[in-house]
Amino acid sequence: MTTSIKDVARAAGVSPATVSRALGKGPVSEALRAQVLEAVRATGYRPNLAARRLRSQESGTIGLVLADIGNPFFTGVARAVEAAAYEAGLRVLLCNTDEDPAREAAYLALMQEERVAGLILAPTRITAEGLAEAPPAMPVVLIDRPGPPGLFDSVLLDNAGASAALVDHLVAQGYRRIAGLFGQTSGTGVERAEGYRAAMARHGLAPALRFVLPQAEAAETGFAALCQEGQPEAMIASNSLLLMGLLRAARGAGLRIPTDLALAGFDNEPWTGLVEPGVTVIEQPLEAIGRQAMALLFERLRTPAAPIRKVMLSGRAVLRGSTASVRARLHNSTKTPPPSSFTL
Amino acid sequence: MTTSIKDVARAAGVSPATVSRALGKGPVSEALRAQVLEAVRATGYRPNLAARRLRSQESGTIGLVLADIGNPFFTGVARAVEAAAYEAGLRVLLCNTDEDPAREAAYLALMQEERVAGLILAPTRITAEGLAEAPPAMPVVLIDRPGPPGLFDSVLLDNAGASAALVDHLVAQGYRRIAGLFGQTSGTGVERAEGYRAAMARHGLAPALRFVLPQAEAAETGFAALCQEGQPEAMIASNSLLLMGLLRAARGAGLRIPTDLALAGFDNEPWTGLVEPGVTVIEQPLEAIGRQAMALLFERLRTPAAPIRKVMLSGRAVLRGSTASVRARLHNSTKTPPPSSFTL
DNA sequence: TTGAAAGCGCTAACAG
DNA sequence: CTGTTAGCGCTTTCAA
Repeated sequence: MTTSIKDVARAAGVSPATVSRALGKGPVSEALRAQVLEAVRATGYRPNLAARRLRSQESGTIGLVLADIGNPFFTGVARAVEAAAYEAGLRVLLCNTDEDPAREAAYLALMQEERVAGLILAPTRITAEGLAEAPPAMPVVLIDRPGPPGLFDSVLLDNAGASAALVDHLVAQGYRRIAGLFGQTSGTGVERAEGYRAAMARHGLAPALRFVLPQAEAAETGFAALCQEGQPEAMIASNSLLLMGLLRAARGAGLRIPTDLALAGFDNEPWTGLVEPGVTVIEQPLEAIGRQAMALLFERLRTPAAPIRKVMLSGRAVLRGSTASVRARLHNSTKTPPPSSFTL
Repeated sequence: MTTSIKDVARAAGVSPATVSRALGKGPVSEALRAQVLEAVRATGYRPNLAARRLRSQESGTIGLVLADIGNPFFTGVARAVEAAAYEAGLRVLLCNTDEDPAREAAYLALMQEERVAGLILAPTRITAEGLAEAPPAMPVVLIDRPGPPGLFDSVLLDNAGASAALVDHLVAQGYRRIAGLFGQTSGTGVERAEGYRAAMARHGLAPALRFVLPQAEAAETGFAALCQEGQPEAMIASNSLLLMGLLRAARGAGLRIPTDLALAGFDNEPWTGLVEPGVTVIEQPLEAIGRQAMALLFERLRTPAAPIRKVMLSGRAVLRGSTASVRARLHNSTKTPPPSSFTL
């Protein structure tokens, strides 16, 4: 049997209510507070959160439902969310769906049962669609991935713009046959594909793209498929897992980067700068995404009827050797260009 | 106001107790169960977990307290733990301490307040020491990092053996001046350092080692320090963040791997195979560590008085170009040797 | 098999 | 400022 507030009250010679007040913010005389604190120490008392939540009808918790805890993008965002929540005196319930809509549904149900105050969610496409018909009971902020338009607050990257920036950069470097590989489980993959399509069209170039599962293995299959449809000079991947898969596949095929194939993608993970000749990527502002999501959630909790807000953040292009210019390729320069970056 | 079990009972024309039984495993007639399920659907009822836990005195939850959610080692273990917990019908409360003993203490307190059934913990050295005097109220399984001997179930890598294997391999490849960089916040760093020391002594070689914070930046400082004390031919890092820092620093210093400096470390992360010429590492069995930890926890919950168990798992050495033999270096071979591996 | 009643541990409302 | 009382939503006796 664990010690309860009654035990502490008895030990301190006060009522349970006084113990509660001494531990919380109620008005208590300094003398009694000291007695209570001493009794807490003596008994080793730890309040029972289940009881507290049941009585106060507040969970003091927000939910964070992510698609892939192995993806540094999401762990980075999770860090920021947790820091912001901590500063606000809230706990974070973190769940990992592994891109599985069934698990996603189970976790959304769990969040209701936990009575979390609000939810930050990176939904798969399937869940995102269902969100319109069966919205969760609590405020929701979508991150990274779009949902049904106008229904939920959201924090998104300017995905179309970012894809277009990559295409523009590749074209400026002299590439023409640019293929794209995009994740099929997320709305983000779709948006990035659209940006790619639009940019290719703007340059009068023919798009060549494929949607695959967002895994390195799937990327290797996609690589083969893209190669068959007309010898691309460059490839774009819509996330870092796919990017890694493309790099591996290119290596496996004996292609040299960027001499035989240029490469660009999303997320400035450490390895993209470590691998020779460095991989050009769009860096996403992880910290800002997490903070902004929390800010939107707080404001929604404060004023539930406020209009829906969609915040679009810009990425930063980090240019590296994997997209060195065609001229540099022709001169057979093996030197890595100095990395540079610009904000979209 | 959210709908409660009473609302469902009223809608179904039964008592709250019957609703509870219909949703749980109590004996209910099929007719009533159907009525209840229909009423649940109609009302959109979601049980309140706080109330359920308070009444049943079971949280149905285990705690997982990790040192660094950005470290793929921990996310890998977390995946396995979560999968095993899910199969057992338990939830996982995941917390990230960022190697901060203060946060660690706060989370341990939280776990008590949540009344989790048990705890899986990767403690910092400071917390590990304190564990002996103030043990948590629930069963604890330590992972990755040792605690006070004989007090807690634990799942550890054979750290000393793994370090020794790296030293042996380097010596066999012809290296003599082998330096080591170890994380200072974890007992694991200490054990790996001891294994390194012992192996160096066995080979009659002088050790040169430093303890630093387990961060890539700290590794770059440590690199400089190690270089000053006598031009190492090879370096070992006790985790992947340090390993990455060493690689960066070596590159920054214009050193070529392994021609000017051989490199080896822990954790077979994707980038270690992607970076030229490939980095030799000890791969840890993430899945097995997580599963084994859950198994120990379950058995402890079943038989609390059973003797303490310490499970040591072996790593797998993945040999890559970063530790190519001295002979190969002298012949100036730039070919990457075919990667190979062996179990310790 | 079902319902009524009690109570898990806590805090909020109300007296004093 | 402090104590008494009630009740959050649920499950679990105990009767029927």
